[in-house]
Amino acid sequence: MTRARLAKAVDLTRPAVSDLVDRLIAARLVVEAAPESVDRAGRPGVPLLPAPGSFIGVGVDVAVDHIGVRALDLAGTLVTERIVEGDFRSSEPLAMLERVTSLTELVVAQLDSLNATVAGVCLSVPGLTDPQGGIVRYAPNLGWREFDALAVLRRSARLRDLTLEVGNDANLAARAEARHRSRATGGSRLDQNFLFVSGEVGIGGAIVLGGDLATGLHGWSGEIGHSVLDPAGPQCRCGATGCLEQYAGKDAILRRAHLPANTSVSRLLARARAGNSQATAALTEAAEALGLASSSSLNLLDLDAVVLGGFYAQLFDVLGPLVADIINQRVLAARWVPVRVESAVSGDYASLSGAALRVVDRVVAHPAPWLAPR
Amino acid sequence: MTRARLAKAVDLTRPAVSDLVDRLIAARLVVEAAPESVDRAGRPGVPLLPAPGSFIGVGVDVAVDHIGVRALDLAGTLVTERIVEGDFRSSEPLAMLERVTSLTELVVAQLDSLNATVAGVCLSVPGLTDPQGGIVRYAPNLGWREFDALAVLRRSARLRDLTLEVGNDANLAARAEARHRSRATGGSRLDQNFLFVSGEVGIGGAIVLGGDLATGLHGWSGEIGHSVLDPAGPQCRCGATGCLEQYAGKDAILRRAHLPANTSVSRLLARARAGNSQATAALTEAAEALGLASSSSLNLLDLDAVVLGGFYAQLFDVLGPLVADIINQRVLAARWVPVRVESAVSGDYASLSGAALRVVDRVVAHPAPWLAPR
DNA sequence: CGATTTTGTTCGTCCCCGGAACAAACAAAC
DNA sequence: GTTTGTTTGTTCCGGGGACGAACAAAATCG
Repeated sequence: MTRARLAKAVDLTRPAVSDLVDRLIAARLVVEAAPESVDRAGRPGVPLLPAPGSFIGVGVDVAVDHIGVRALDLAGTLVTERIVEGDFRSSEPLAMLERVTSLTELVVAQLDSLNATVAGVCLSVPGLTDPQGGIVRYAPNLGWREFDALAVLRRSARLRDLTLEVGNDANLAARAEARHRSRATGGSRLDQNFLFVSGEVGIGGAIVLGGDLATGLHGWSGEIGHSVLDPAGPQCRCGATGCLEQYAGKDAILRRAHLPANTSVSRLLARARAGNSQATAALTEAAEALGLASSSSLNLLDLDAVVLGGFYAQLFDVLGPLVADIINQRVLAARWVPVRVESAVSGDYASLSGAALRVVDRVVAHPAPWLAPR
Repeated sequence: MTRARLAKAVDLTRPAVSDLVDRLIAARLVVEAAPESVDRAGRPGVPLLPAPGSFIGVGVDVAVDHIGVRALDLAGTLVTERIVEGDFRSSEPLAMLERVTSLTELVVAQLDSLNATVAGVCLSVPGLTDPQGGIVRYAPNLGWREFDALAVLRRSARLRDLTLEVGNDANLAARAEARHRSRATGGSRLDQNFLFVSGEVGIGGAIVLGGDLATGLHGWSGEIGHSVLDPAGPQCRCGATGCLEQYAGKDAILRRAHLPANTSVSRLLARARAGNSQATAALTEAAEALGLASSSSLNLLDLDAVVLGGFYAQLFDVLGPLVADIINQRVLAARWVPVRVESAVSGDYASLSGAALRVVDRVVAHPAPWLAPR
């Protein structure tokens, strides 16, 4: 992207963007790259890039099977990360957060030594969070309730003065997914529109509209895992009955496949591929449940794509076509605009990347605090 | 609202708003009202009001049981209307639209004679529409498919040059509802957030977020009527099975109450109040279905209110509490922020008002075309 | 090498808003 | 009735940001 092309894209004059770009360069948010050779007449433009390694978003992930810290720069490239695998079901929130806090301190110290500016820290939690206050309302798989997570981070002198934030893991993963997709297709962030459904221990979800997350009124949107499929169905941890999670959650699938609760997804997939009837039945039922819940959701939201993330991405070859069939039969608008069902492309620990990107995106959206005061 | 209060509300200085208000007054969009007596020290401000009778939004409604035209000014007050009741199920689209076109011409002629500026015309249709092109994709209850509705309006020399638009009836009714609610509570339009569910022949829906309609990618959002409740349930007109509409649509309720299909809602209500077991059972089942579908929707959307419109408003005393119970049991976030279930307050022919308000709202949101060029 | 094309910058101008000061219109106090 | 304090709306000046025109720079094409 050059100044001239930027001017056309945002509908400003070249002098106007030149002025703005100069300020961004002065603030070290943007750098000029080496001129690219074009075989077109006219003076070649100077490519502009988000400055590598200058401003850093730090994502922190607290999940059932790992904790981790990841640092991404404005370009979204990895600077450092620390990930510790483990089993954190029903963990003690305080101990777990203290551990992740020290990991974060290490990363931030390293970034300081690299002369990078940490723009903020975002904590990803698998549950309902209160983004302003930093409180985790309810994280069923961790067994947390009404816990002030950011207060723990704020005990660290190194982290206290940074901008801290909490967010839902599925929402953050969807953010990473949206970025990866606009990169992959070369298209604009603005035409990313999809329902993100992520298979974890529970089922997370998020709504991406125009490249942005539709967070709802309190930031709790996307809880597709508790769509009702059958009010007479099995009891869910949420208190209700027959939720999608009870048909397509990891525990539910393994139970229906008559496999132990700690079986890996790849083993489940291998069983199904080998023709094990219980495994295939479990996956088929999960796909049907996913298809039904997604159909209702899409009728409500009017989106034209569903992205399956988490462990659904591993199972995509099996689940995807079944889900797509059901959706395109049941979604009213699919006759005019077919619904695409696709696998997530955002790699491992998507919510961790998403948390870091949350910070980066805020800098990009509101660079004013980082600019010279004029 | 005075200039000074406006300045505080939008965070500008008084001189800035004074300048803008002057332009709006010059364009006849705003008028100064008589000074109100206040028992507070200081110079009293000059109340500013949307100019009455100057700019008019014209709403046109094409429904199963009536056609109509309604003209509202910037303040939302009625200027004129023409409504014709009738049975238009499986109507001939061309004939029906020609009839409504001549009604519209009458209204527009009258507005011209009143020296009012018609800011545009919006046509409300019970179905999926293509707002840009003016095409009605699918209106099941009217029996329309792929019909270019605006083309018919454009045949009229009087209407041709106006800004014409088509919209979904439930979405437009939700717009009217949002306006009525912010008026009723005296609050800002911006804190209107609710899921609107309207009982008609089918079931319409819409999502209001921050006072604005969340239209989705193509303007087809809100189709809660085709949420799945039971994939093994009865066949729906939409092609799928077990949709909400088959449990809580008007036809479905009457069928389950063992009443003829043309029975009025008030008669159904009377039966239920009189203790007729079939009628109460039908309404109970409808309420449960509504509650389940709404629960899934709210889990997905993170809203804290459901507004029941259409004939559900008449049945609210019966349906409301049942729906509220189910929702507050099943919606995850309801433990922190209880979900309110309320009856619509926007009176008869809400979609007709909504269509007119759609035009008015566009003028308010983008007044530039109506201002003097400087 | 000159003509053409595209890019980025410089300069003058205009629009919009902020800040300060001022006049106007009220209530309350004396 | 007059004074004082308060709030409103206006006038005037200044500055930031964007536009338009012109110009310099760096490439390709003939």
